[in-house]
Amino acid sequence: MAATTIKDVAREAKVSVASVSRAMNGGSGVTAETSLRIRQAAERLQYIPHAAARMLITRRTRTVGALLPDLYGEFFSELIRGIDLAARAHGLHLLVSSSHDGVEEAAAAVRSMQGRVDGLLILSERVDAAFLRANLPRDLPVVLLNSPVRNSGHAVLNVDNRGGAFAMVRHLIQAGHRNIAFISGPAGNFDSRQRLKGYRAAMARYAPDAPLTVLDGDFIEESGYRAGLQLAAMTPRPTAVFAANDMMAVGCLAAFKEAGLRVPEDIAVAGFDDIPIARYVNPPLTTVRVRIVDLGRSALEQLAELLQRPEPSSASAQTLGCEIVVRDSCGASVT
Amino acid sequence: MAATTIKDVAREAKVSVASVSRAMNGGSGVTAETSLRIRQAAERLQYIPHAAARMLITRRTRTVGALLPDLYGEFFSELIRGIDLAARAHGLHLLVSSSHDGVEEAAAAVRSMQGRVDGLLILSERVDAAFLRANLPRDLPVVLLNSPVRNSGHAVLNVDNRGGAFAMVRHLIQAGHRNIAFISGPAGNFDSRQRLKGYRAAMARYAPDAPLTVLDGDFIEESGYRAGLQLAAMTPRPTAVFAANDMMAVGCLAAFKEAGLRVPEDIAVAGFDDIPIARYVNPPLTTVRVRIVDLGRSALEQLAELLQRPEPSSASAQTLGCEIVVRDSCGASVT
DNA sequence: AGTTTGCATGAAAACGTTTACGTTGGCGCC
DNA sequence: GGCGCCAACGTAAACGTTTTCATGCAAACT
Repeated sequence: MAATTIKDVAREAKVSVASVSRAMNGGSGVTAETSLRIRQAAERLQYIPHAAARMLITRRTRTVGALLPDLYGEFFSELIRGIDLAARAHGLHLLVSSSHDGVEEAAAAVRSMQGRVDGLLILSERVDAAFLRANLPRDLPVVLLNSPVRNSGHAVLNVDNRGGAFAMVRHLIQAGHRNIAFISGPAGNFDSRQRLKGYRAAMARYAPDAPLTVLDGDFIEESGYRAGLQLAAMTPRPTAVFAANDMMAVGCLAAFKEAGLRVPEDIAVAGFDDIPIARYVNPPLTTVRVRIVDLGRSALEQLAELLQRPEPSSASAQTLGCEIVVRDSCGASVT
Repeated sequence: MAATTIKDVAREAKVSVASVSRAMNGGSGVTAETSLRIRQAAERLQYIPHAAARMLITRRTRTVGALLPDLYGEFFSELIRGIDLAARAHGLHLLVSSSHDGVEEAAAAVRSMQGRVDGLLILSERVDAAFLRANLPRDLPVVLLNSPVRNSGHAVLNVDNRGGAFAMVRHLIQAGHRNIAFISGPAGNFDSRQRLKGYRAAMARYAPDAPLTVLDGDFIEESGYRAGLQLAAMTPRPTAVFAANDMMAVGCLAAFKEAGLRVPEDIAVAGFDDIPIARYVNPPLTTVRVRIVDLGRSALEQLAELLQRPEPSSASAQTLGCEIVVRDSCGASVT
């Protein structure tokens, strides 16, 4: 049972394939009545245009690719949701490639997407300017998410990690804390570095004499848990800890619980991301909210824009704001 | 700058396009030396075969589609990870379509994927046998995840929800509980119903005289929270509560905390799914572990199998086992 | 040595669509 | 009434590949 093609429809409607094509797209160049007849014939035969044939001649796939790192938890799903939502609204398909460890694997991923997508959404620590130059055709629209890359000719969309972290630390200091520890994310990670910068900047600005304590983490709960155990054993113990993401903050809470520390009385805890579960942990987590769905959505919107306009040459760089969400874990009630 | 085509490579290597094609795929039918020469020429010109042209003639896209519901949190990301991992291993691309509310939207999604994919992975409550008949070509390989559909000619891969729930309730009963409440998922959800059945069956079997308490939930934390408040106010209060998923169990914990109930001393709590965060909530959550990554992986493996063999006509139905993970929230230490 | 076999290679058709171009016919204008 | 023009429609080329078939050539067999 061969699928019905445009020829079948043409025969059924007693017109040429050209007219069928015209009637199916836009419909200009055909009478309203023939157009109707054609569409009815198409309906009757359950005609679905062959995507590949269309791509071949049109040189457009109506598909965008998303290159994502090995992301865990809520962040990933929220991001995809945002992207997918916007993609659907634009009639675009979404080709996903996630969890590639090495830079070589990422390169293979973008190469294999070559020609299957009209544009690319890239969120990956490993991707830098050199990578882009080496692996991407100059004319492929690309939007970079949370990337340090600048002036590469590609659009960039960042979260205001630095600003969010800065605001959170300022909040903690204003709440009376001085000895504030920071649990960092992976060393190579851009978000992580920006959040660390925000922490440093706010400390320097509002509590210049206070000690800086930075513990290594990697965005996974486990590492937050380990950092928490370390913190619990310190003397003097910091009165507050700011984790570079919520996952680690949650791990940290577990460690404190185990160590017999009360939160926020003995030590305040703050996170970053406001993953949905943040308000259900015990105590509810003070954190910096990032509208992840919006991040995905705007990224795709921007890409869709690029697909339409032939690239305004000056690559835009947008930043998405964050807001502080105060809950019990940093002793809001005490303030 | 027109992309380099197979013709360019042919000219560069001084052979015909046919030989280039042969050299690039398999390489049978060409001398080792000419094959090498061709591949070098291709390398030199940075030749990447035009995917659409290949699809057109081959009638295969090397792409599979994943139709997913509006999934939240860890489950979604883990599932995608598993699917993506396996897809990469098989050299398949992954076209994702998630978060469609209505059945009509889902239908539109599968229709629009028509011809862009070789097979489909479907996880959606709204999809039943009628839907499949109406919207899918008879010969498109499909694997259904967690679907009640049977004998539709499609492969089905389910989680042993009933068995997992049964085992958990048995465990609670063996730990001395009798009055065990259950927080259900969405009424129409297949997993939810199966888990409820497991609860009922275990209660009937091991504690036939105990009261059955079923509270309505919808898999979201919020609903677990509400159910928790209800439970806290009951007299007599159940001594254990089994939530149909971890999210709701977490919401429940928050409610108990707020109501001043101690877990597990005053009331034991168990969940389902073992989302990564389950072990970091307070107290760590006893739950039923579902290897979600494996679920995604096996689903894709099965689909890939279908793509190879021309469908053995008898649609297989597999079930993926669960295991109980005992943590503090159900008073394991007491036992 | 002649015939057959087999293998490397090339020529060309085919996949299903869009679109540039040509053809037709009707209509208005002089 | 003839001319030109425009809209509707058809014809055919083009997109880049794979694959069938034909061709040539060398080795192997009789």
